[in-house]
Amino acid sequence: MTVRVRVAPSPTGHLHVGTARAALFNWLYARHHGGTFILRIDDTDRERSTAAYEEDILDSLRWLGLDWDEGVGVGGPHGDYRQSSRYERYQQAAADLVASGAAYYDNRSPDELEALRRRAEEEHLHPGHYIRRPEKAVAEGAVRLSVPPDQPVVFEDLVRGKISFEARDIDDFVILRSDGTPTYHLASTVDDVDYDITHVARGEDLLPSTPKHILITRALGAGEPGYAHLPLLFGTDGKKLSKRHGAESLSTYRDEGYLPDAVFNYLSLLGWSIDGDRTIFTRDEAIAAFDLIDVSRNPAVFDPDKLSWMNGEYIRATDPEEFRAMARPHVEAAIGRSLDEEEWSRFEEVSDLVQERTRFLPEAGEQVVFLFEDFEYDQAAWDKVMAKDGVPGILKTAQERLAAVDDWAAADIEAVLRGMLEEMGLGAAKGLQPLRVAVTGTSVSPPLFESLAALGKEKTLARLEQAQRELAG
RNA sequence: GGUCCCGUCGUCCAGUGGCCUAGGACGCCGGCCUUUCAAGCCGGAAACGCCGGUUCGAAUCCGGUCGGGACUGCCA
Repeated sequence: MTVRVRVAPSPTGHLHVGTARAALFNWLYARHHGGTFILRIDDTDRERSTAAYEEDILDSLRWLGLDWDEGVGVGGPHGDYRQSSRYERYQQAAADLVASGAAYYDNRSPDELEALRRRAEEEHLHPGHYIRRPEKAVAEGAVRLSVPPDQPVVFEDLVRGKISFEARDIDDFVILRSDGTPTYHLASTVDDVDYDITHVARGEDLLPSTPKHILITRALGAGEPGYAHLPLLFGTDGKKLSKRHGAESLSTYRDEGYLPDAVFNYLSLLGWSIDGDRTIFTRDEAIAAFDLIDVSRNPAVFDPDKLSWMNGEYIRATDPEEFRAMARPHVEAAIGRSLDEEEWSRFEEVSDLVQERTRFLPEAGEQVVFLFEDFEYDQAAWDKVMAKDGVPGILKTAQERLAAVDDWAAADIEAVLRGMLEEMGLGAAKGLQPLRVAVTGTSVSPPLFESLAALGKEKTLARLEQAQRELAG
């Protein structure tokens, strides 16, 4: 039997990192087994579903490199893979279940239902305990599945092992609403059956729903898939991952210049590991090693710091030419306009040094603004460095010496400046920081000599001049 | 309240009865390098929730306890 797995996001928001991680694990499982990875869109919530969100989800999945073999956008033998186009199928399935006696119509009011729940609760029973088929049959209303009494629903979860629910703790849940629309349980299960899904790997939040899905599957006369309930993702405060953690949607990471390979690598480590000591590895290595059985059972905290570190690792490992191409839009964004050819060559001079210092792409832009734009001095840097004795002399001497440099290259600049330091009896830290602040506006920048070389002689001298005026004034 | 799940450094993982005076990674601290910041290198602090039991021997097996989480809807 060939593996068929799926991810089924609802287009009611951006692709959540939790969903992305689930998609990633399904994808790895499919690729490892040479199986089929399917993308289904669970858009039964017509109110909140939008085409824009659906597009964002597809984009995010593609960006992460999770290509799907069947589903929305690529087609396949099962229609358009949107639940919104399968209402008739769900209604038919519900009708079949009623006909076979596995389900029944129920027109009890919310108040009646509520009373039953209260009674169960008072008796310390599961709230759904008394939600059962009424004595008197009706032919309208919602459709509920009739849970077979007295036999526990037992299944073997790939990550958690044997899991068992007593029938008395499962209520006769609604599968088709009185307006004829299917509930999640019905739609999702019918699709999994119809699409021949072999393994359902999804968030642990759906573990309590699984016996319901198994019951529907059996009532439909189908065989159950394997289940794997993945540990949930939390924020650094231990709360459920949300916007507040700055990590909610995958598109955020794309927009902020993270590399898909890094995000892929990081996500794969949330609830899984390739072995005891490798942290950085390729997709192919992950595919070769992945198995749902190895997924961890405990919830994972999403750590933005570790992702940043990993992104830096990937950026440093990027081919320099490729890095320049990736950095360009961010450099241009930092200065708010596009670069001409001459300016671009300035960036190219220091790009290797910038690459080493970049954890995520926008930082690449921030580091080189001084090459292209006039700037305001960073006040803290100015106060700390420029207020010291001797600074005017350093600036003046440096300006004079540099003015005499003919071959404006980093090595020559360094030679001249080092000569100056020696003559003035200054240490490198003390003598060079004022120049850095004068020329870049901040106390943190790429290495000084290379920065001056890339900036150009004329601009360097002008900035030294300006800093002196600033000090004098 | 009920059902189910989970419990190794702050965090993510390794560990499936002896190889564990518990390993790797992020983060943190210190040092080296050094023109700043990074990177790199070296070193350090840091965990088996607790109590019993099984066993010659337990992070690993069992029981209990405590703690956390998910679900509990004609949402998904």
